[in-house]
Amino acid sequence: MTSDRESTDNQTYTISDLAAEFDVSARTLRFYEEKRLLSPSRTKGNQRVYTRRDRARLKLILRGKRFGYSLDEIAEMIGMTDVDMDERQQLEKSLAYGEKKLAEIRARKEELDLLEQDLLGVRRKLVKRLEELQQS
Amino acid sequence: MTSDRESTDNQTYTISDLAAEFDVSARTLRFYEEKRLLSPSRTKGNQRVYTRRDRARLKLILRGKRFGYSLDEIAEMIGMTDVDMDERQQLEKSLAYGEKKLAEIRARKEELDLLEQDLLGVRRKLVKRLEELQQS
DNA sequence: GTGTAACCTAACGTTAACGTCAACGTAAGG
DNA sequence: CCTTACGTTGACGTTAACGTTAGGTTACAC
Repeated sequence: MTSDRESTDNQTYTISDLAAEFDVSARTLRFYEEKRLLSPSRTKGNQRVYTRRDRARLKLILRGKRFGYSLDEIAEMIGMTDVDMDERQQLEKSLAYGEKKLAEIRARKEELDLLEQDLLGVRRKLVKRLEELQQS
Repeated sequence: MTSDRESTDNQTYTISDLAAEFDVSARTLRFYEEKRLLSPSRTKGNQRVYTRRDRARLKLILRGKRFGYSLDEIAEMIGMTDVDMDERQQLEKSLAYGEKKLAEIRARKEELDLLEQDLLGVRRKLVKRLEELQQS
């Protein structure tokens, strides 16, 4: 398996474990930490230790990215934004942001269909042009 | 309406028409032209004239962007890539790229559902935390 | 204990996708 | 004809999201 410890389902990962699994660089993971998107704990020797929870969050971050969200947006969605407001405000802000994003996601589902239609249209034209070339 | 001419469905647009409609800057449209994603014709006085076709393409570009595709990727999808290969090769490359992207889009549809689930999970936790705060 | 592979921070470099001038040409109303 | 809004091409500036050294530390196999 990976570099685990006691197998009682408290699996942990090193930075390169996760980097390899999700095909990103270690630098990327450190960068996400700088931006407060992840906050792994550390070993006595100051090396990062990622839990299953960190891993799940990374998954979410990368998923968000694949849909064009900026890291700042993702930070707000998952409730990891500015520290200079009290927790209640913080939670409410994140909640509101999340609702907004959920609505966006539903809209995007429809847009994906449209994009698919667009591409199918492009394909038809390309195929047609190819057939014309065939005949000459 | 917009700055049209003969209403026989050969509608055209100025650069700021399109910029306003799609809420992008004129600079953005010029940039897309540099990158060969758009190629509007010109007036006698060298000003850009966008047709309905250009408008449709812009729509596609922006749609692609909203899903995290880079401009280079979009260029390949819609068949506007390098000029230094013959048309047949060009078409086939674009076609192949398009197929790939169509497959991706289908995968993304599934991913969107997962992202939605993720966010619903985040929401549950935020709500729970808020309720805990309420009680103290 | 000693190598060496993996880790750390700090800091500067890079690329995509525009923003922002500057300096000038053009379209249309009065 | 003149103004004023809109358009044009450079060319340099900016920001996000990392890449890439450099210079050192930690973990683990031997």
